[in-house]
Amino acid sequence: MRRPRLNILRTYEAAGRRLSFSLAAAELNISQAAVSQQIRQLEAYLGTQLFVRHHRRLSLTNTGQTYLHAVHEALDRLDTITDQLFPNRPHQVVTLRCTSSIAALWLAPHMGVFRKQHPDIDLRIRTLEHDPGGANSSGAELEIIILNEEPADPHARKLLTTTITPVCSPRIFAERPHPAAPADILAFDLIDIVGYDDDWHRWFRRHGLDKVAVPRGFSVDSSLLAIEATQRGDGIMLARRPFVDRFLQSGELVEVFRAPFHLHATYYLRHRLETKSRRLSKTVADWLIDLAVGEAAAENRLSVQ
Amino acid sequence: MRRPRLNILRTYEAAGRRLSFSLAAAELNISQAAVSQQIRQLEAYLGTQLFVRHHRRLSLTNTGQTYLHAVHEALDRLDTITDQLFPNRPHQVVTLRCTSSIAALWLAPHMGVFRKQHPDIDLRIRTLEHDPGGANSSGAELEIIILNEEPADPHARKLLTTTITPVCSPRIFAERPHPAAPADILAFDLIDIVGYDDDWHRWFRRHGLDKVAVPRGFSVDSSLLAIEATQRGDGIMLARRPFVDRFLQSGELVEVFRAPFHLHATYYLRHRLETKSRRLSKTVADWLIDLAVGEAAAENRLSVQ
DNA sequence: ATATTGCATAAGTAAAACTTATGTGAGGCA
DNA sequence: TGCCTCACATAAGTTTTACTTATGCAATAT
Repeated sequence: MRRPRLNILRTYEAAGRRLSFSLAAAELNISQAAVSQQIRQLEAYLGTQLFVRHHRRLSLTNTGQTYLHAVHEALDRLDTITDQLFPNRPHQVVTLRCTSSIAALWLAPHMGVFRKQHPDIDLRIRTLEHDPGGANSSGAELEIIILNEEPADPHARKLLTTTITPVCSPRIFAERPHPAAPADILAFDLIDIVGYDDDWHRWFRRHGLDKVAVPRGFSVDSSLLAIEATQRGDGIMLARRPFVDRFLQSGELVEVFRAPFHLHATYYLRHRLETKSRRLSKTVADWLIDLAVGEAAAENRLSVQ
Repeated sequence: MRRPRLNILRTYEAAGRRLSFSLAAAELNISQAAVSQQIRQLEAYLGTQLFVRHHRRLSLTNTGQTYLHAVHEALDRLDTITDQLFPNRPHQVVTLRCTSSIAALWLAPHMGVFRKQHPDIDLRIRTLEHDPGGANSSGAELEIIILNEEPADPHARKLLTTTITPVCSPRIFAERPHPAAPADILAFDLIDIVGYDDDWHRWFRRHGLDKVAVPRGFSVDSSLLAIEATQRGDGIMLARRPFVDRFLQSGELVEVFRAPFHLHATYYLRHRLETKSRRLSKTVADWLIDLAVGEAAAENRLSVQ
């Protein structure tokens, strides 16, 4: 005897529990249309309406109610036992390649949340420095790349836009005057991050200074070291917001200029095409996008207030 | 949290219960390879061996044993409740087109068995007379066609070979001598079945009689009517074994000649290509083939003894 | 009246499931 | 011992299912 396809029951359970196809879809990480279709299939298979479609609201029919309860019970039992018997089954691995500054400054503070929301996904972060093409990206299915222009890859999704701005320790101005114009900061030590050398050139060009030679202070090979040095008062670095926001908020660092003396760089998230299954990495990608969007919104609210 | 794909658990349950991938595959109407792959997936997902592969035999690991029990329970409960709540859900329909003689003489006696084995499949038999091409075959996914040569359609599977042989009521020879040679039956009334007119011509040609005009007795438009008339002693008909075997066994009809005075016609079963899903119709097709093969084997055993 | 929200539907794409063909190793049998 | 067979494993290719994107539609809130 044929039985309902079991996977459909999982969708039914979620839809019935939430009384919303959209919410169920969100919970299951699939589209609303997929839920709609599966429910339709199940109803056709059983020959009975399970949901009553109202104006803008769902409810269960009596039969639907009864069946939902049974299905919920059975799946719950199944899941419970599976978890009990196989408590530490191998996690699904998703590898994300990004620069160490994103990893340390932006991602790291949120990883706890991610692990809580997706305990079954083992998100591995691998840093890639200065290799946007990904020639040596060893098997990562996701990649955050920095671009000034529109991405060539149509599948790349915009993650966030950073503002590149000179920052320094406030103590630096205790004995020296605050620069009034871009050219004035040439009087200070400029901290250069290897691999981002171009940022300084771009920043000066943006402000009409073409022939500046950088580094003028000293150079380090990671954003973290640069921040550390800057906090010590060793000079001015070009930092990226929102990555350094918490230092600005705590007052450990200050922006030397306010807008419009800014450059921007946009970070894109893209799937590496060779990857075979995208379902898992899509979960991660969606989460990252949500995170970025949420932060940008928070930022906006702050600046509006 | 991701869960095992539920459909795989159904395979696991069957494999565990039968302790054989091959038997489970047969039960589920899928291939052994499919079962093997699914079990492999499940074991990889859970990170644990569920089965011990012996020489030529399976057994469950302790974990497998425990899990099997739980899965069995849960699925059983689910199925029970589904059946209770939706006792008469719409059946899956498979339509088979064949001549009315096959339907009435060969298929009909077995339909009870089929219904018992596949209570969820609603097998609809639609007769097609003299339309092997299927020009007007309205949406049937399976078709039994009669061919003298190899089928053009490579997907056609040989179902059974019929022996075309003259039969009559034994009473007919009470007052008249039994024909000794093919030509002798021209002295009798020959019953012609519209649509199978050619059978007589072929039969006579096969025995060196080219110019015989048939019908020489009378003609009816279905095998059933012909058999009825023949039983009454109205004449000699060309019948097809094994379709008329039961009349021969009961003595109601007898063969006029024994081999080698026989013609053969082969029946093929084929899928109509337009059909979209073949899973269901394949179940029916396999059942029909099994039936035919089984009958042929039984026939052989009889004739050998 | 217009925008918005939530489900339905269609068409196209991605992934999973399945099949066929073939491999492999152990056990039975001559 | 060597050969054959049985039952599972594996690979590659195909079919079926699942899902997504895009769009529609009706009802409600603004």
